[in-house]
Amino acid sequence: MASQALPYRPHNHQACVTQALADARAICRAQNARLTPTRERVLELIWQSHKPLGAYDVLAELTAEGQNAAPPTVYRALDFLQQHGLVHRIASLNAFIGCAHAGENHTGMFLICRSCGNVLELTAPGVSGAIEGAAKAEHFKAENVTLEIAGLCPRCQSESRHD
Amino acid sequence: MASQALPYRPHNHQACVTQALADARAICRAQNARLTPTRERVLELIWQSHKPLGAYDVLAELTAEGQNAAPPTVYRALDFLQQHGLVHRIASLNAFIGCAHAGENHTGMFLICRSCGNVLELTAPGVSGAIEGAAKAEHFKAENVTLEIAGLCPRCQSESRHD
DNA sequence: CTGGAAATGTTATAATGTACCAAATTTCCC
DNA sequence: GGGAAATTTGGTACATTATAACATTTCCAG
Ligand SMILES: [Zn+2]
Ligand SMILES: [Zn+2]
Ligand SMILES: [Zn+2]
Ligand SMILES: [Zn+2]
Repeated sequence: MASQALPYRPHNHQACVTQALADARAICRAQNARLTPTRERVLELIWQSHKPLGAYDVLAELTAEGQNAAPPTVYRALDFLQQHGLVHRIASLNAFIGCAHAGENHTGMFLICRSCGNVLELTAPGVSGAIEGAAKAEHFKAENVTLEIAGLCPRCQSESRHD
Repeated sequence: MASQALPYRPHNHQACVTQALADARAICRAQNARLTPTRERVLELIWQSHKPLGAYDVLAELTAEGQNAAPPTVYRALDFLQQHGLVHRIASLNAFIGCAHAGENHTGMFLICRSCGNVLELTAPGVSGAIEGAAKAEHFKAENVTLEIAGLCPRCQSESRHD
C-alpha cells in the first residue's frame, strides 16, 4: 500500500506547526500584512491538529490562557487568516483548518473523516479543471469553490475492518 | 449563445413547483414514506423560487399561515425531505433548495449566483468522476460530497457589463 | 379495538456569527 | 519627535442557526 498522507499516520506534528508558522510569517511579510500576536496564536491553535477547530474552541483556548478575548477577537483573527490564505473554513462543519498549501494559488479539496475527524487538504488539478469546465458550460463565472468530501480515511477504514 | 438554464431566465415557475410536488409524492409513495401536509407544505415553500431558503424563512411563512410551528417543526420536515432526496442543504449559505434531480442517484453540484441568489443544480459526471478518482488516490472512502460554487450567473454577468 | 411506532407540539437552550462603538496601537508624513 | 490617519483591539449586545428533551397526538398493523 502506498504511503498515507500526513494526517492519517503518526508523524512529528510539531514540525507541521513550526513550518506553518514560518510560512505564515514569510507570507505576511511579503504581503505587508501584520501577523500580530493574537493572529499568530490563533493560527497556531488552529494547527494544533489536523482536525478542524471551531471558532468557539479557539476562543476557549484563548480565554483559558488568560487572554482577553471575546467572539469578535477570534472571528477577526480568522478573517485575517482566511484573507491571506492561511486557514480555510470548512462550511459543512462550521470549523477552521490550517491551509496546507499556503502561498500556492489553489482550490482546496477537503477529505473529511467522519470517524477520526482528520482532514486532508488536496489540490487536484483534474478536479478543478472539471469543475471549471462544468461551470463554463453553463456560462457561469465561478469565483469561489467549496469542495468538501466526507467519508472514511484509510486508517479508519482498516480499523473498522478489524472490529 | 446557448439557451440558459431555467433559474437564469423567465419561465413558468409554477410548472417547476407542480412537477416537484408530483415527483415528491411519487417518490414517497414508492419508498413507503409519509409526505404529510407539513412536509409537503415545507417542500412547496422551498420551491417558491430557485433561491435557497433559510429554515427560519420557512418557519416565518408557516407561522404567518397560522400554522402552529416552531423551529423543530421546520428542521424535522427538512430532515425528512433531505433523507428522501427532495431537498439539498447548501452548507455555504445555511439554506435549503429543492432538488432538481429527485429520484435520480446523483451528486449535486450547485452554481450559486452571489448577485441574484439563484442556484442551479447540475449533475456533472466528469466532475464526480474526478472527485472520486482523487479520493481513491488517497485511499479515502468518499461517502458524501459538498460541492458549491459561488460566482456570477450568465444573466448577472451581462447586467453588470451594461451598467 | 389496541399496542407500538411514527409524527407532532412545546419549551428551553446550545452553537455559531455579527453590529456597533470606544479605546488603544501603529504608521506615516511633516 | 509631534500629530493626524489608519489599523487593530476591547467589549457589549444581539442576531441567526440548530438541537435537546419530553409530552402528546396520530397512524397503522394485527
Ligand atoms: Zn501534522
Ligand atoms: Zn479517520
Ligand atoms: Zn422554476
Ligand atoms: Zn444571478
